[in-house]
Amino acid sequence: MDQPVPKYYRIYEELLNDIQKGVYQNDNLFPSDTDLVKKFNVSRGTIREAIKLLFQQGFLIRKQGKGTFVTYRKIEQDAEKLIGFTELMKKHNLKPSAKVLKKEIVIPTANISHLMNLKTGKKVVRLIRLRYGDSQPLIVERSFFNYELFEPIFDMDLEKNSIFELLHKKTKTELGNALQRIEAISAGKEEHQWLEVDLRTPLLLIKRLIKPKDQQIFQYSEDVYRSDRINFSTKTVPYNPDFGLNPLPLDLSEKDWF
Amino acid sequence: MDQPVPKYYRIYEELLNDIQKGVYQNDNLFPSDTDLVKKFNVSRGTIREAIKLLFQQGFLIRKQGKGTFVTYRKIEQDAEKLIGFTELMKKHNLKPSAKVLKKEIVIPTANISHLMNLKTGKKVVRLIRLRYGDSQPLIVERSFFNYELFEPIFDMDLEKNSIFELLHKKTKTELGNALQRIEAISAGKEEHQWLEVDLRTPLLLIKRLIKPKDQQIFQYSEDVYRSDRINFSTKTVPYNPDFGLNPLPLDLSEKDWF
DNA sequence: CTTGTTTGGTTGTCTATACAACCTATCTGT
DNA sequence: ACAGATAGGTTGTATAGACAACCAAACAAG
Repeated sequence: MDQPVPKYYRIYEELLNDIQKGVYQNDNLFPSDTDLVKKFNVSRGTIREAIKLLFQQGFLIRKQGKGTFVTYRKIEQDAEKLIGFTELMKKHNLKPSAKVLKKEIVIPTANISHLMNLKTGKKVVRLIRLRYGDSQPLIVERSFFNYELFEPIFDMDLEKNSIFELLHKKTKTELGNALQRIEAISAGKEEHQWLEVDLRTPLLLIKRLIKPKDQQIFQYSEDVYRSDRINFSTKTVPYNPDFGLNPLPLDLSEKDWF
Repeated sequence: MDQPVPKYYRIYEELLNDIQKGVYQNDNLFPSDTDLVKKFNVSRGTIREAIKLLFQQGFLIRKQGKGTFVTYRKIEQDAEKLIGFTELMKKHNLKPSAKVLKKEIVIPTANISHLMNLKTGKKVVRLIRLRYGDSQPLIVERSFFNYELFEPIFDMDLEKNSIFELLHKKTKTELGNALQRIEAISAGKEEHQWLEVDLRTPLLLIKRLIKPKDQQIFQYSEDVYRSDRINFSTKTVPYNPDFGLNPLPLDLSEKDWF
């Protein structure tokens, strides 16, 4: 019944707790397998078992010959209470700002149409913004908006203002809910250029479907975060050997947003 | 660049291919670790590595002391061209039939409302059907239907007829598309009773969101299949060490259905 | 100062073995 | 015929070691 939890799982839990507490801050560098063997006084296979869970759940990135790096970092944010970027920055005494890299009206791919519950051929607004905290680039925001819902604010200044604040002022739209999914990725050329990080730097990719209250889907976005600056907190799941695919602590689920 | 593919991955691919070809038919029993060590002439750790991928992707269920069992079985079905139950049965020379276990109008949970893109408090039709091929129970179908769209056929005979056929006749509704996700589960009490399998027998759970052409979401369903009778074919993904979370070959994606 | 080599560190893969925990078939005693 | 013990099989966990492949810092040669 209440069987003992394996060593590797205990180690996984402790390492995850450390990650979430922000123990590994500078340079993201995580202890090597060799160091962890010494720390926990177990075999390397046991260490690798624990780290593999963290890797599969997106908390770590591993590079043969290079090392292990944490993807979740700083700017603490409880995923159950995620708030708008502007409010998040203010919370950390950072000045929020943005730069519009692209704003255009396009016919989206079939996949995007479907995700946003739109008929094929229906136009959307495609927006890419670079968001800063105290002039430091933090997030690349790649979004698609429902064209009809977005139209009232299309020509407004999207660098100085929160889109939802504009929308609320103009149309009385109220905040609804969103679905999100978090992944770890490596920086590509655009991220390298825009976020001022090295190529292949570990970053966080958060995909969201946002829906205002009592309305259809308004926005689908894929936002890339500098994981050395912004940290999302999560929870472990209880050890269960019957469960093959360990889900991300944050999977598609309903969250209240803005 | 073109690095050699590891042994464990080759073995994983071969075993997956065998699973999809239906090599393991009778009793679902998969070869033991010991047998596979002999067959492939590698260490048990290498075998375990390969099997863990299959386990994590839902193709296998493992039970300590008991063995390894395949979750994907027979009644071959290409996931890219999934068709209606009735047509699937006819394709295998089986007589389709159904039994309505429950049909009621309810206020769904917030989660179901959201999945179906409905306003909170909006009624849905909740339907549970047991579907048979040649009087053999094959599928437990637990569905929620958009009440307004379903209303024209609410009082019709849902045991003798395909819901979409009825809907098409009554309202000229045409087939649209669906999203689906496949998981492996163990039989609980209801599955034990309705599908006539032992408790904890491995079964397939398929969650679907179904949308007719040019309309809003019509149905969300969670169907449990006897995996010893119905097989869904899939594809492997190329070996990629950078990718921690190996996705199910079938993730949320767009498929044409009925 | 630049380039190539060497060294030492990293992770990934593979092998082998041992023991724990679980399960089932067979055997033995009543 | 039945219950308990035993034996043999299974998967899960842990250990130890070896080698491949990769990476970066240090060093040597030009």
